[in-house]
Amino acid sequence: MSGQSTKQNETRRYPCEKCPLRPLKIFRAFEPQELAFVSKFKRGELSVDKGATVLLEGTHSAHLYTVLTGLGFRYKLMHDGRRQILNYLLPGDLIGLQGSLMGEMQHSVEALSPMLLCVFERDQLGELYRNHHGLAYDITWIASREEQMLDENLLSIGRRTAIERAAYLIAFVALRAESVGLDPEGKLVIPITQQHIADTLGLSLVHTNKTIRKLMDRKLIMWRDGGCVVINRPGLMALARWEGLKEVRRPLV
Amino acid sequence: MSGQSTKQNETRRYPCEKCPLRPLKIFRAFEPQELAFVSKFKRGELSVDKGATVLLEGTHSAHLYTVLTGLGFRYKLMHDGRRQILNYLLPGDLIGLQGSLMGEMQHSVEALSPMLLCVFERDQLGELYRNHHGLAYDITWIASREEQMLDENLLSIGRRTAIERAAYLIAFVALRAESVGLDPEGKLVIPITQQHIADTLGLSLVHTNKTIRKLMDRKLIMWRDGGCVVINRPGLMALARWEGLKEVRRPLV
DNA sequence: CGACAAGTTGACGCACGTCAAGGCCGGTGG
DNA sequence: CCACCGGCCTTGACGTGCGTCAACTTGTCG
Repeated sequence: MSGQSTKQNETRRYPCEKCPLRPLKIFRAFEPQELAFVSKFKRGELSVDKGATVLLEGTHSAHLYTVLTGLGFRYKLMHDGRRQILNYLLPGDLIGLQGSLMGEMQHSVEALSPMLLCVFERDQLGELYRNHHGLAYDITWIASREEQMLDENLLSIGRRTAIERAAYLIAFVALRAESVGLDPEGKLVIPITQQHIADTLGLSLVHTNKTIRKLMDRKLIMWRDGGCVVINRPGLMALARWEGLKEVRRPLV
Repeated sequence: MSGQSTKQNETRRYPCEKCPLRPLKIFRAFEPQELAFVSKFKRGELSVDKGATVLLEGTHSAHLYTVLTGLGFRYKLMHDGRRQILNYLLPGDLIGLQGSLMGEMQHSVEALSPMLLCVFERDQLGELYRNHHGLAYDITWIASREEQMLDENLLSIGRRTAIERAAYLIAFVALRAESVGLDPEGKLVIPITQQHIADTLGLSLVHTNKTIRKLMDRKLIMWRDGGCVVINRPGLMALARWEGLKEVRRPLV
């Protein structure tokens, strides 16, 4: 499934006790016995290269993952090759829950940058629900948050103009990145091509390019090092008529 | 929140023991103690008129609901009035989980037909997670299924042409209706206006009308009694290049 | 009978798609 | 060292799918 471009690390760079994400104030703290269980639940770490396929539509996966570092995206393909990017994956996000619950994956996942993933065993989800209702609640919470983001994306593709969509998308990813501590100095390069943006917005590549150019002309963003740099996020949000995410403290598994 | 157009029924038309949905083979059976808990969890029934607002974006609701009968939809509005319909609600669907978990509703819900809803208290969700892990798992499962449907809808709006989108949408709703035993004789009238379809597909009303007309000319659907009747569902699915839902036995709460 | 909601249709314009060509840059190999 | 290549971005010309405007029809309800 992951092919030759992924590799399993035997050693753990980050044992759960030293999780680099949990200290962030946006994540809720763990009870000691939750930490103990998650630490047992975790089977290792998976490191994938930029461009690698993490999960493939139509397959079954024995694992689910939490993003530790790096960015990725979920997408679906039609038989004739049309691609729709559904959402982006950032540190703290859960990957593959749908597949774990319902069997076959209904979407694929690809890495936008090198990623480091926590690996969990889907077979142990049952025990999690049996013995750790707090974590079970958290997982539902995370699923619900994903649903909320999809609602926003649907509104955007359905009802915004091209330039509004582009502004929304970039602000959306940038805001999420900030909230998990990426971009501490406002210099984050979102490692994304214009083809990704086009496939997210439901636009053609050419029209996306001309739209992005308008955003650059307005000095809202820059394109650099093969990625996107946000210059004026409030400006993007105003252009998109987007209020931003209701970012409350959230769970992390 | 529901205004003058909804009313609470004191009597229960359907005690959980006589739930009209559970016998359907598509829903999994309950353990006796689960039935007992859900029966206690249920606070009553809410009957809403066609066109009534069940939940409103921006508000907090003390309840969540399961649809017993009737159809509805979830939607979001932009400040300037643009509306995007996110998904449709059919018998067996859960309403308001997002709001229950995360506080404020991020979307609204409206009835397309008279609906009868089971009312649950959000405060009791905690107890459900603490003492009934099977039901907790079910709720996550249901949330995950909603996510999967949103993925499909996103693909559709982003990457299908107008006529493909319309065909997909109608086949999608019809298929879901069949799976919960509506339309036993293939004569179901989906109680929807062309404005609803337009707001789901991200198209204008006029263009939606012309697109629907093409579907009628091809004898795939009919328009009757202020709603849509499917004549040839496989034909719709072929036109949309849509494979259909993976309909496995699923939970019902 | 008027009023209103919903569907229908034609004319016209624009936002976006498609086609085609070219530029920039880093990587690879002679 | 340069030659070549492939990935990505850019730009112009042109066509079309869909939006907008406006008018009319039909059915329903009081």
